[in-house]
Amino acid sequence: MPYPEGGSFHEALPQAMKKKPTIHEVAARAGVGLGTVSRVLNNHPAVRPETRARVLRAMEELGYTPNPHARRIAGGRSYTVSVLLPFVATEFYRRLIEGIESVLLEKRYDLALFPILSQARLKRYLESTTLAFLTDGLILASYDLTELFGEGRLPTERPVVLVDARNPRYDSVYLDNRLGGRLAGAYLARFPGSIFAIKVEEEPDRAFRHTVFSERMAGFLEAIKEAGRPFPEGHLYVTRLSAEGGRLALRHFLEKASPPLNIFAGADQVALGVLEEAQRLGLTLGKEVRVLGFDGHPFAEEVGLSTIVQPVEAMGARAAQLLLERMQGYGGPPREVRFEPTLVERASTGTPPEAPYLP
Amino acid sequence: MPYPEGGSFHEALPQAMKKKPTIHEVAARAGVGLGTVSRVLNNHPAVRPETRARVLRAMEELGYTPNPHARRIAGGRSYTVSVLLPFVATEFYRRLIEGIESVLLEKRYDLALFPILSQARLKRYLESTTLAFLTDGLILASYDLTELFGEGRLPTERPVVLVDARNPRYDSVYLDNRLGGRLAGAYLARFPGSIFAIKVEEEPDRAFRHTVFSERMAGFLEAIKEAGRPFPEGHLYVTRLSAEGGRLALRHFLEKASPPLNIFAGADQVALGVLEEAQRLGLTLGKEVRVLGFDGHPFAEEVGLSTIVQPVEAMGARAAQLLLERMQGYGGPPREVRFEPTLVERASTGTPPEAPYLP
DNA sequence: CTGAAAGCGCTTACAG
DNA sequence: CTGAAAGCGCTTACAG
Repeated sequence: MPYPEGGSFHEALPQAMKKKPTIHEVAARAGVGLGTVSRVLNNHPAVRPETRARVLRAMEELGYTPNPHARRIAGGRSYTVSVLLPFVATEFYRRLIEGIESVLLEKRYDLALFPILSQARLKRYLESTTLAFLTDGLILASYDLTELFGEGRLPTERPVVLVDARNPRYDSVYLDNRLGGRLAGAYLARFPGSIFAIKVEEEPDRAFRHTVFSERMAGFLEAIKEAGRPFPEGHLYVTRLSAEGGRLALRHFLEKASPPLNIFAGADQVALGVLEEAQRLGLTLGKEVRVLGFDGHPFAEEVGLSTIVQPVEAMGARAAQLLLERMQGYGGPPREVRFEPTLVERASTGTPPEAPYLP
Repeated sequence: MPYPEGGSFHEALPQAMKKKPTIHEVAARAGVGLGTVSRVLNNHPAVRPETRARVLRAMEELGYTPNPHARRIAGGRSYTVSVLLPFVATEFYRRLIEGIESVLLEKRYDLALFPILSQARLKRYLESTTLAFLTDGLILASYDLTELFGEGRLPTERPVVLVDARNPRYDSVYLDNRLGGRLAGAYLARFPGSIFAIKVEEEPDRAFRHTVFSERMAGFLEAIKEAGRPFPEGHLYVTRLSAEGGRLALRHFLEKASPPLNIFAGADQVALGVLEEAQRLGLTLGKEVRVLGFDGHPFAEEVGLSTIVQPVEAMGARAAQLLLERMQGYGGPPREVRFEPTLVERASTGTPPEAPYLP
């Protein structure tokens, strides 16, 4: 008796043995045809509100939940989107995913994350057998991987959106990191004292490189130069993305110059290290040592870190929107959505002098 | 003309417009029935080698690749396995995934990773609509999440295997961390000098806690005690999983005692910090400062770090095997597979004295 | 607005 | 060993 029928027996079966209800059961219970159930499932307008309600109730009572595989097979849509992202568990990606998820869930789309552990894995992901490929659309975070493939196109016919990366062939959503760097430079240049900067290292692998840190630094140096402030080569410190890098940098800087020091850290996590080390050394923040971070990490507010905020959630949400539009058939040319960072001033820098500092 | 027919025109279409070949095309090209193609796809023995070869060739020529959604729908199997793992990108997980993948790929199974960003996400994962749930089996890494759900069972009927965690209801593969700690303790107790230990903090959230670090430390303290060596409370330092923790710990320890120091670090990453800081301070490794790590991180060999090695890849592979067996219908009681760590001696500890050290 | 039918790409007994 | 048919859970024109 592979398919137990009959209410009471069925009810008596342990949860684990119950067959998942299908559209058939729902139709029967609601007293409608299969097509109608499918229509309410797909928000088709041509369903009487009353009928819709009846079907919805039946689904509720049965605990019905649609089978994405069947939907994919029948209708070409699985209602799930893949997000390919680097295998690094930072707050940035957590926030990005939240942003993406917020709009996807609203449209009843599901998302599957695919951390890119290695190039080999990535290539497999993009083989058509793989689930990542068989979802309805792809969001690529941070890596512009197109150059890994022939013709500079990803081997998929489904819509693709890049976030935190750019490529002329695809829709992309990115932060103007250079502008962020400029904001940082212009701001710190208003204070008296020496100016320093900490740059975060980037991955050596070409295809996997994202250039955000270089862009931030480029903008920063531009602004410093425009402000007419000196920036000797030794005032740049390069480190991995870690608080420790910030600590070491501060000690290094203190050998080069005496307070006040104005430090731009290319990432909040690094800025945090500067902050901590300054406190340990008994240096007054916002006075002897001024630190400005980049990212708008949640902890920045807690510790009073001035920082260049990037609207990560908004970027994620926008990327999801672009993708949704493509999945709904939009066929226009690739769109580039540029986000602008903003400076948030807190105790770690204090307030700049009324009169701009002129060297 | 939604479905272009006719060889030459078809060939001329750009890659992107080609319809993916299906089992029908393969059957036609190989001159066999659909069933036969399906049989070779599923390694069914009842296919003449000659026929099989013909079908295989047709698939090759057509670039055919099976549609997992259809397979799932028709046969109840999608040939993909979900791995649920913490959202932390450490070498441990990288290696674990490699181990799992190695045996899965061999059986032509695919795997999809689901990083657990939050409890909310996890619950969604386990709702039946979600892809994670609809794969053929689940591997849960590090978290024993069963207590999140009623009756202590995950809300899935598919087989589940835990790795790096244990639960009596499911197959599990784990390392004997306590034994590892004991090995470390017994080993360091053979050296003269003070004994110190660095423990890695664990997540506060109950359901998401894994207790490996506590177990390591418990075993270590046991062995130290059995060896009759003193271990004052102040000799334990607790820190996050980072090299910096190791640096700070060493400085802290040096205030407590003079060299030689024998230090057990609960994780290689932390041990690395100790190592670096010792070098920075000009202390001779393996003599003034002896460091023993835990994990068998790839860099341990490079830097000459003695460590307790855990066979992560093997653990992953074993977990995949257990899961495969379940998916193939094995219905026996839950199995616990225990792995034993081993000590690898390198320069960071030097060689212990011939005669055991007796306090 | 709604039902019945055909079809998505595969698997699985069922006959030969 | 192999083909033809039924079926998996859904969607989508097609008629009404």
